[in-house]
Amino acid sequence: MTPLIRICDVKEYIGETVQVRGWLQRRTGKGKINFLRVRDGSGSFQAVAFRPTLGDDLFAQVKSLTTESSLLLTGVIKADERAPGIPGGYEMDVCDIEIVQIAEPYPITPKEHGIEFLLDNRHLWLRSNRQWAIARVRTTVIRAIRDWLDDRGFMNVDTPILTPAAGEGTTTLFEIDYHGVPAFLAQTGQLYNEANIFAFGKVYCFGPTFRAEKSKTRRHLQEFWMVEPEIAFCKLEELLQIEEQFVSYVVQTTLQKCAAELQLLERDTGLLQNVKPPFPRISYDEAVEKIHAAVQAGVTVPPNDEALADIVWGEDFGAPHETYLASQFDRPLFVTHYPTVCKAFYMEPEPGRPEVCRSADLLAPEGYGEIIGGSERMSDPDMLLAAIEKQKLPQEAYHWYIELRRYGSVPHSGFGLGLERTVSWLTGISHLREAIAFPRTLGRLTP
RNA sequence: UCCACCGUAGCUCAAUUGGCAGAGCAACCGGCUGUUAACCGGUUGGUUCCUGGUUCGAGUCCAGGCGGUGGAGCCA
Repeated sequence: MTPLIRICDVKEYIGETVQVRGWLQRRTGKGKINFLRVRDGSGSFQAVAFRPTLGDDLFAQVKSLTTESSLLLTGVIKADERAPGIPGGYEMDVCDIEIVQIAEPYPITPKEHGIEFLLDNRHLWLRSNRQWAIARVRTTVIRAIRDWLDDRGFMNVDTPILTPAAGEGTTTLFEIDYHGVPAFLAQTGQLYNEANIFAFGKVYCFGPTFRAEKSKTRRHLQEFWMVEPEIAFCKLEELLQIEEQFVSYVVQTTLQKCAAELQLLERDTGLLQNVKPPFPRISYDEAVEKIHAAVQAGVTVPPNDEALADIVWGEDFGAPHETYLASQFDRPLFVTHYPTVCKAFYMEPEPGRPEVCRSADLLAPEGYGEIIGGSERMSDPDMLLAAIEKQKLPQEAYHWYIELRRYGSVPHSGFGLGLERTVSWLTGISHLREAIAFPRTLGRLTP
């Protein structure tokens, strides 16, 4: 019986007759010989169809194959430096071929395509090498995230997607009809995580979150995935140590397991090699000073090389500010102690400085922006109630959340890491819509 | 919500001052034993986003609309 193999394992079968099932990516021919670039999901290789070997009938069938035709190939594996593929350098001398389907003319060609066309054809675009590599990095990142948390006693407790009230009260939510009652798609699982830590100590949720913001930038999706760890008995300083260990593990694991994918994506991994603890930490105050100095010096910021705008203390950073700050360091940068006014209501104020809170954002290098937002949470019930009243949030909706602080309240902290932003950074892609199989962007719900 | 740009063959684009609707690729037919986006010869392929206007004549100019892309704000 001829063994069925996956193309990623091809090097283990040199000299053997094997079978491969897959799709034809590209066919080139030269008289009596045809080169079939075939992929099977695990990788791609070149199958060589030679007329004297196959006979006239089979060879005629090979010549009828169109791009994306599905087929079963039987042949002998051999090493050949000229053979392209993932991994390259191996090819099959085809001795038999069974056509499953001749594909209709395939819309995506090796030529360039515009982004509108590619997004309209996302269901087909996913088959391309580049999208394959990005998706492989994504699944590796997800696995690394779960491994690191699971191995350190974090319990995975998922939080509801259908929720009755705003998580943070600021950003726009998708409203749905919950049997006649208004409900919202979750923009965070954090508040529920805070309930869960009192039962389980260290938890995380990992799922899709939804933001109905009218954001049309390369850093925004309407639906994106976020992992949110939350830790009891944890203050800000300890949180930052957890974050830098966590992010470093994810980055180094991806570098190790996805070397071929990153090479295919032409990612310069030099900067990623640096991503090891400790990460630099600066306060919001220091960040504002750096920005003032940069504005004085006339600094411009990629990608458009526009002059950096000045900032007034108390304002949140714009994307160019984050890009500038992160560019001053060789690894991800913590910016801590943001003004209370530009952060969510539940963050613990800094003792003696109530105008700033015990928050920390992690800014990725190379302009990829904020990949983590985290903070120490307010642990005093009365202080929390006052914060909710001050922001004029509906008190009743937060009744249970406040109550958590009445039964054995402890200092606790947590953060949320945006999956697509992390994958974008690691793969070096310019727009995070390619970091998810079916992106939901403003004005695009299909396919 | 605001600002900018774009819409011509299946795809990527061109079309001079407003004057015959074009090319490359894809598809189809033929040729070639080492192709890497092969190459060579041939064939096919159009609601120029929509509606209205100006004009002898509109892909081109004007008005309105629709769709898309990029960015700002906000955020991960």
